[in-house]
Amino acid sequence: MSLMLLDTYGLVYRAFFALPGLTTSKGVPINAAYGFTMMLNKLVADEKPTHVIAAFDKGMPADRVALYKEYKAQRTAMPDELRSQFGLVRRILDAHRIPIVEFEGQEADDVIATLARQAEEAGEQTLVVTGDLDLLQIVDDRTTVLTTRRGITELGRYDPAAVRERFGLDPSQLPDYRGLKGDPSDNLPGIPSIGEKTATKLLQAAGSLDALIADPSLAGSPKLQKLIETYGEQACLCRAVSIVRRDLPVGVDWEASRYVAPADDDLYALYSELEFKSLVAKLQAPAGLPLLENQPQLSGEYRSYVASVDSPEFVRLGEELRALASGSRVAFAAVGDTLGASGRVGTGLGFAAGALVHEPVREGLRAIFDSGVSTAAYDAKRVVRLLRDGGVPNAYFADDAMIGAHLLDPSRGFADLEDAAAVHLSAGLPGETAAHADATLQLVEKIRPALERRDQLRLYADVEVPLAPVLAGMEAAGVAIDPRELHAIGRDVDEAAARLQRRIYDFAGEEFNIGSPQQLGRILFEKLQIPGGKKTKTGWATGVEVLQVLAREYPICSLVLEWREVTKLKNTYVDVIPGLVDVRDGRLHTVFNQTATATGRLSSTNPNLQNIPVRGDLGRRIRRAFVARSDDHVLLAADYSQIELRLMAHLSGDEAMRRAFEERQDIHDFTARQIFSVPPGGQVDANQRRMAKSVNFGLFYGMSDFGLAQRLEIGRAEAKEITTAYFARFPSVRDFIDRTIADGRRNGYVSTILGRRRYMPGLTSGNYMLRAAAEREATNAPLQGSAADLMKLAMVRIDRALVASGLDATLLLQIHDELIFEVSLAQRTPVSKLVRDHMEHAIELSVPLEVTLKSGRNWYDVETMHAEEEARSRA
DNA sequence: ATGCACACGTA
DNA sequence: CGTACGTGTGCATT
Repeated sequence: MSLMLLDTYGLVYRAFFALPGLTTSKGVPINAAYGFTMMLNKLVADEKPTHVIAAFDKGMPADRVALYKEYKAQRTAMPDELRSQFGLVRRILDAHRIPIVEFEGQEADDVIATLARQAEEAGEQTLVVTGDLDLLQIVDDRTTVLTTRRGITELGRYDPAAVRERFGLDPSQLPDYRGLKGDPSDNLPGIPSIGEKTATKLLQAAGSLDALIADPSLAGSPKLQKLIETYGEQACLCRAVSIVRRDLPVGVDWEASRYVAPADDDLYALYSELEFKSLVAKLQAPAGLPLLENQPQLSGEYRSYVASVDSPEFVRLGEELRALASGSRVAFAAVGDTLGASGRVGTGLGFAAGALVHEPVREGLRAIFDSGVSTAAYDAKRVVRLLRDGGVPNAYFADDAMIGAHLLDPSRGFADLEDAAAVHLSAGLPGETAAHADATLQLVEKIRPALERRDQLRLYADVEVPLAPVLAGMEAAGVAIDPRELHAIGRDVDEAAARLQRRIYDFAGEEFNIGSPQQLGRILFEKLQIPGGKKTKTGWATGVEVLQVLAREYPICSLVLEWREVTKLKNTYVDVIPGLVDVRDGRLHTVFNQTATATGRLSSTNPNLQNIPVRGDLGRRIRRAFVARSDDHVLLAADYSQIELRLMAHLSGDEAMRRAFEERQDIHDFTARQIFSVPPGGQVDANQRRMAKSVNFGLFYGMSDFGLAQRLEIGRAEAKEITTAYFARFPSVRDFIDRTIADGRRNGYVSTILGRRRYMPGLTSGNYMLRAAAEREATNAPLQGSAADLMKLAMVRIDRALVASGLDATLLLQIHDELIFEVSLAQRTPVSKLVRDHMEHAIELSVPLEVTLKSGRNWYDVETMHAEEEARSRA
């Protein structure tokens, strides 16, 4: 026989935290029970045990508490939503006819260890499935332990060799190991300052805790020896608590634990009651009972083709793909480097993206897109890139389930399909990529009507989904990097860092880690006794605002600030970018994430090209390394000027602000005139303009008087005067902010010009801090989000127009309100005009939109040199 | 190894 | 006690 023993509590606990807070339609929490059922199904399918037993804890572990009364004393109480699910788990085990074994006053570990020993003595193989590592001590030739890892389906498998590899110790040494190092989760102290590393070293040297106590000199250093002499007894106690009992007087009727896969009828009622929809869908409905309505059926026929099969197979794959083109809708999904395609529920194909080297496969795929059939994907950008790389340039998608899911709730990330399936289909996913494509179709069927009900179909179908292939093109294009420039900056930066470091050590009178806020705080405010230190939760505050004030009087502070600037530059950009440049084309290919932000903006990673320095002279030099592809090309930057304020003027309808933009006035200057009552013909001084600018910015961040006062370093009363004057001059702006927050509270969400929503539950919170934060977010989201709407729409149109025009111009980057293109020098003017037109007229507002165009042979020149180009393109 | 706090770059 | 991000470090933890 092969026996499987489940540490039920640990597995359920794990499932609870791994899955989102799923409930039935009546609100009964089921996530842990559902996750446990998924684990159980996978375990019996993969491991095919002949016998299965579920062990439970029962009562307090009397023996351990007697040994050590603080045992698990630190544990926080189990959440009610979890506690309530153990009853469900028992019913599920019951339905599977898996016996439950528990023993009053013992933990499941001891029950499992005892049963494993009994099986072992009978010469049987045992597999233990548990949520923690304590049971690894019973691993031997006949007993293997599986432990949960990330998520609910990944497991680590430990046989004696795996234990030795992971810990450098035999399984039998593990209680000694835990006795030495302790375990905070069970409130076991172990020996202070002995952690994993030292515990391993000691046991490798001495063999056991007992040997170590008998002869502490085995420990090596005098310090360790002393620790063992002092705390040896405590370690022994911890070890005693850690050793599992293998001699409990439990007996099982082995025959009753024989596992027979339950009949569908036995599971149907329970799974239906618990609304395990994806699992119910796999069951044969008992006679006389209808299937639940509208249930997804991830249960069709799937075929996988792997890259190693011979070419007749690819011909067949190509034919099958071609057949999909005659359906009504085809979905694609990518998992790792495999692609799945599914025509309708029940027919799915999976194949390695490498299969695209075979012409029949490419032809089959092209036929799908040529046929005009409606196509869907989960993460269309990724699929488009895979297909284009594989010689299928005509890929397009009418639907992207990832984008749809994100639009329905932008506060969620939806990193992978599993996430979306869990939320929208209440279903887990089978392993095959083909089934993923199938799930994608079902997601689209759910998501489209939901978007339609919210009136977001245009935003989805005309902006977001068409944007995905544009982003795919931008990522694939990348931006050219001049490595020599990067090296030159690197040398300077290295030198500067070393020089600054030496001078800081001189001032400090010792060497320390400048990058550690803790150590830095101690040096500045304790050793050097610099006054004016402020405390944070964890120690001294060493942020810029603090150091900047002190820099005037204490040179070490300004040196630290310089050091930070320089090392940040070095670590984040100069040292990192060369490694990210693709050696095949010498270009840097960032990744744009379309479903990362709550407001509708894009984000960029690997590297983040949306935060390349521009303000500092040193930082801005990095931009010299971003160059146009050749001498006859330039980088062209097009940025919206004051887009958020223009949107504020439009959305609020404020007449004064609207007129200022209409008359093409400098908006900060104009604002200063209004709030400081500068007479016509009078001059606005630089300070007034600076203050007005802060007010304008603060406005769309939802800033308070207090915040403005702090920002401008003025009194609160004065700040209050300024905002009062501001809202007296721009009354509709006040109304707009108030209305936005009130609408948000009533509807539960705020929205943008194209109907993008952000859900704002915090607006009704009783907690002042939470509510105030939500109000600021609610104020900002329509402005930031509408700006994102405009830019995205412009990008889609520009991409189309450039293709249609045949101009030599490639969109490379988007930095929120700015686009960077690589254009041929000869066509700079027509491209500029095209770009400007589409950006300025993306959506007609009640105020004009203004776009500034600049160009240069590298990104630094674009930012520093000024554009005569502008006047030319306007003419 | 993974997660948190802090710091700091951008719009 | 202004919004939205991503990434680096140090440090304390699974």
